[in-house]
Amino acid sequence: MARKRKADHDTAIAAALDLFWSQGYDASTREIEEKTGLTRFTLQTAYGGKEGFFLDTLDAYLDRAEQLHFPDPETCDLAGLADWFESVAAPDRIPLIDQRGCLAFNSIADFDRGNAEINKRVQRYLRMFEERVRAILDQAASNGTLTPTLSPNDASRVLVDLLLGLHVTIKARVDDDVARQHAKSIAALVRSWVHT
Amino acid sequence: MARKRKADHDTAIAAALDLFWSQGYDASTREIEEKTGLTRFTLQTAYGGKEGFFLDTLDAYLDRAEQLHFPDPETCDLAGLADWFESVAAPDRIPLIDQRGCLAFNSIADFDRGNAEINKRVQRYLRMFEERVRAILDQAASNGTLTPTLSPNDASRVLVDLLLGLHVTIKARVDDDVARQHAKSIAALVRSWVHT
DNA sequence: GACTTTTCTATCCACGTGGATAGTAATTAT
DNA sequence: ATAATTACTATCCACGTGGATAGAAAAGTC
Repeated sequence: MARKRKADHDTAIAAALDLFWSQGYDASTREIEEKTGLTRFTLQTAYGGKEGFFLDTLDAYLDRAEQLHFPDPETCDLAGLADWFESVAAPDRIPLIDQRGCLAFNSIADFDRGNAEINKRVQRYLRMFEERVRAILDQAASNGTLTPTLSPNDASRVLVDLLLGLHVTIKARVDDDVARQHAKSIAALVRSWVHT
Repeated sequence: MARKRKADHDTAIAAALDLFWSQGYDASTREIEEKTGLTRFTLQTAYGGKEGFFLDTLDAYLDRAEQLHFPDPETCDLAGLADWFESVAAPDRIPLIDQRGCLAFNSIADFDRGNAEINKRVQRYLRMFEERVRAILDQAASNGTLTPTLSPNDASRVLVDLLLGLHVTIKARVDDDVARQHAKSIAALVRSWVHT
């Protein structure tokens, strides 16, 4: 038919992920051009503008979080969940998270709730995480390894808020240690739920 | 000496509080003129521009939070703290919080950590809250009313993250009930710490 | 090689932004 | 009253933004 795009979709999205991740939605279209190799023209014609392109990027991020980052109920029990929270602020991961936070979380801040497309993705993020956590808690409850002082319902909501809160702490941090301490305390909380 | 300002400092700050609260730092200088009665000229000469004015407004917000909103260790025990968390999302308060969140929290999102003046105020907010919570927990620990499964250190960090996380949940909400449920679950957690 | 289709390059645009400035009006000290 | 001081009005400005558009260039089809 016609000429091929200089940069293909996948590498463009990968580069954009990097860019939006560090700068949020405020990254300018000029900078998107530089970093992704796309042109503002292509941005317009192929993705329907900056916002459409951002949505695609956010989708890619969520896919990745689902596959790689979130705790997996298949392999993860209550103690594993505690470790997972600690790993969020682990020395090898914190430099990255430290600077950029979580793209989905940042999007909650960048957009108000008037944007339906963003909303869908924010909800997907929250739902995904809560489901994972709840599955782990339900297993622990039926195992008898969950202390009976707190219902899986309450516990899973608390853990969602704790993940979000940890992200805020990371974003608000001045001292690098703070986030790690908070993650440790969250882990300690989860471990206190392990019924012996 | 000279002419008086049409709008005085206090009412201007009060109006600005309202504006920044609902729109964040993105509120335009034009809108600040409308809502506060100040002129862009006065904004410049008397406050050093938009940012200086915003900082003054944020200070006023923090003062208010400290005096009126935060839980008071003098009158508040562990059970009271649980109630306080629930009250954050209470029916009479949630419509407000729902729409506007917390100005200090929003500022964490609006600015990066490169801004020292904002940082100072964000830190003040976090420190104020953590100190209040820690005082309550320390009292409970020495009372013997705090369950020994979690240290006051860990518990206070967890509660800071929970407050922040609750704010995110409120901001990200689609359904109005969600925030209330989360607040209730947090309250349930705190109550589970009450040693009987 | 001619035609078609799509992307690329290079501008151009309207808009909103925070801020600057010059001239005018109001208020107070003398 | 007059002078001094401050705030107000009304523009003006430079800048960055996302987006639009016209023409050139490249890659297919025939």
